[in-house]
Amino acid sequence: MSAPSSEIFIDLSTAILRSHDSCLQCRLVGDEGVDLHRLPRGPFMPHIHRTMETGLRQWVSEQVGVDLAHIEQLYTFADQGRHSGETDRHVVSVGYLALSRTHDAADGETAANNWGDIYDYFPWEDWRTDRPDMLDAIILPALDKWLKKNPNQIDRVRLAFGRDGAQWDEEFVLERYELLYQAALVAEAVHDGRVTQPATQRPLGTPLQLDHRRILATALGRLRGKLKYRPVIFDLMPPRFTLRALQATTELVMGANLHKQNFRRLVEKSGFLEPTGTMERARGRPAEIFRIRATQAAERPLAGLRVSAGRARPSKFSPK
Amino acid sequence: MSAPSSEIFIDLSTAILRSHDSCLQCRLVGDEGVDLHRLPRGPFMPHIHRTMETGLRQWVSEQVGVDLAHIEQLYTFADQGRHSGETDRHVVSVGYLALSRTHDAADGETAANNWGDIYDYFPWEDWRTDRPDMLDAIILPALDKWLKKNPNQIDRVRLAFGRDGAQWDEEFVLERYELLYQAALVAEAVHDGRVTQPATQRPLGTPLQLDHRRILATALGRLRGKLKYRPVIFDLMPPRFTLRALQATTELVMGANLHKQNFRRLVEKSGFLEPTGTMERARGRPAEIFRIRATQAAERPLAGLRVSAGRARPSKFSPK
DNA sequence: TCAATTATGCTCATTTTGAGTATAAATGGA
DNA sequence: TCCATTTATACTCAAAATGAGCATAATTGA
Repeated sequence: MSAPSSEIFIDLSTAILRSHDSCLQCRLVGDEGVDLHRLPRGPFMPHIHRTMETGLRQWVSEQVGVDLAHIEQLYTFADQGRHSGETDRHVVSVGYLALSRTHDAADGETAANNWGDIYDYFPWEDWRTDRPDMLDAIILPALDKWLKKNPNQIDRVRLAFGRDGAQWDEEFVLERYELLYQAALVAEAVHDGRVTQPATQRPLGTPLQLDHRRILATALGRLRGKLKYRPVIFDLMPPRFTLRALQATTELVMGANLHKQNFRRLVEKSGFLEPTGTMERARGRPAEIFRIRATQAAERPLAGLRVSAGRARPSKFSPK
Repeated sequence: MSAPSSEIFIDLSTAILRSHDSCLQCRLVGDEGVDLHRLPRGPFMPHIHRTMETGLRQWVSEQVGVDLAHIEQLYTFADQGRHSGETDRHVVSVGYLALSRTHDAADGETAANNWGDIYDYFPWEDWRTDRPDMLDAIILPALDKWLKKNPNQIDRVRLAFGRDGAQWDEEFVLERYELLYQAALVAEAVHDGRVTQPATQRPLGTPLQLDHRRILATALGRLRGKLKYRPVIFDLMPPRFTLRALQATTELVMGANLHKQNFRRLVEKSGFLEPTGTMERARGRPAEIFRIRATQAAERPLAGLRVSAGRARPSKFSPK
């Protein structure tokens, strides 16, 4: 208990998500002279910041000026080598997830300093139209090749990517990203000096600075899981919205399509919403506009929506 | 981004749980000359420890010598004032949950340095025999008194303690502990100098050093939640066990009793277990002994047990 | 006016869940 | 030996939840 402890810096990074323009968006910052984007971040300064959340709020408001509806600590990463360039200092990175209802342009927004579609970073996670082609065309074959050199990893691949009878679990976003990182299929593996060459012609998805894509993966996985047992989805919604809009946002987060009538039944039963009496008129039949009922009145105040994408669809790869 | 950052120490503390002697036990360490126990802990030393988990494993093996079946990061706490005595240094505390199958005495075990019953620290969390009397006799009246001075906290109390029609949610262990801390009903509030006197004659539960009871509360809450969707319960079990033993362990963790026949149905359906063919003979009819099936074979490899304590029981306090 | 579009209402078979009852297989004392 | 006691296991049954779909309503735009 007496070994010398070198100076440690704590870095607070926040994945701020919102639902906008039919996309699940993440707020990104572009630094001058750096091609990769990053999350809003800054050091934790203990004599200035009473808690880490205080610090995080300061950096977010200084760098991107976005209102946050929900904040949640995700994970503390401390492994060296994932903070490329910073070899002399010991950086511990605390990742946060924040949800925002903001829909108008915020302080720091410019062309390079803006919101990005989260599925640009994780294209294999978006199953809304269908099982992404890249899974069978690129990812699984490349992982198979990698497994030849790392046969002990087969179970991880099986569980993360739903192979050999295992189901695709939409919550395993981080597990999938970490496998792709280790197999050198994402650009960060090269940045961090794990390998000199990516394992495929074209690395998968858009990379971010440092370990920020890992934090973003953690954020998406956590949000997908939390949706099912806590009413966080409403922190992505404006004050009033139609059921269709709520469903679209849920589908964005889950990366999967839901059955419309059953979703309506689920939400109505939950008691979270109350009708406003007004209607939204668009293409077809007008839709009722709802608002969130005051928590006091809700029966099961903290249940989630238990959304489900329906019975398991067989993968082309699985042996039926 | 240029303000000076003072030296920060990262403390790794681990709540190691096991199921033993019909108790959910936590491994505790007694320091000489200190009356309060603590969790195994030590500083994170970045040039020695490649990751925080490496460091944690070192401290655990040095201080208590217990085999760990599962390790999981819980939360990183950085608020000042919860690390009493350490006012000059900035200590950030990273809490971990570990599960152990160890049943024989480990290295460091002495009379004062041993396993403790987790419900000694959270007596209000154990609903196995019944709703704990102390809730209606002590806790809720004391919180009511505290609410008079802090009326804006009423919703937190309502949700955490299941009042006014809200249900008791067994996962909110941390939320309840934090409320009791803020209301000065636990001894740590006095230690940390928040108040000079506890708000009740006798502070609730057994206190621990520093913020270790908070970490323990986080651990219990997380474990209770995780049980429902990941098969972590098996990491508390020996290699072979009866369904009754599995149920008893689950009940220990959940702090609630389960319906025996339905629990059996649930476990059988899950496909996690396979019979060994041998029987355990004790009081009544012999029970079949099971073992955990290799993950490969399990159908839903990562589902949990979705245990439920049955339909909501009304509290004496709730207005029906 | 009609095709297209979207929202909403409703049905129906299955599955899951909560709560029992019934039966089986052991022990230990009278 | 017999029987009360104990524990495990099997099975039933109603209620609720779930997955899937059909049917109808209320719009817009051509």
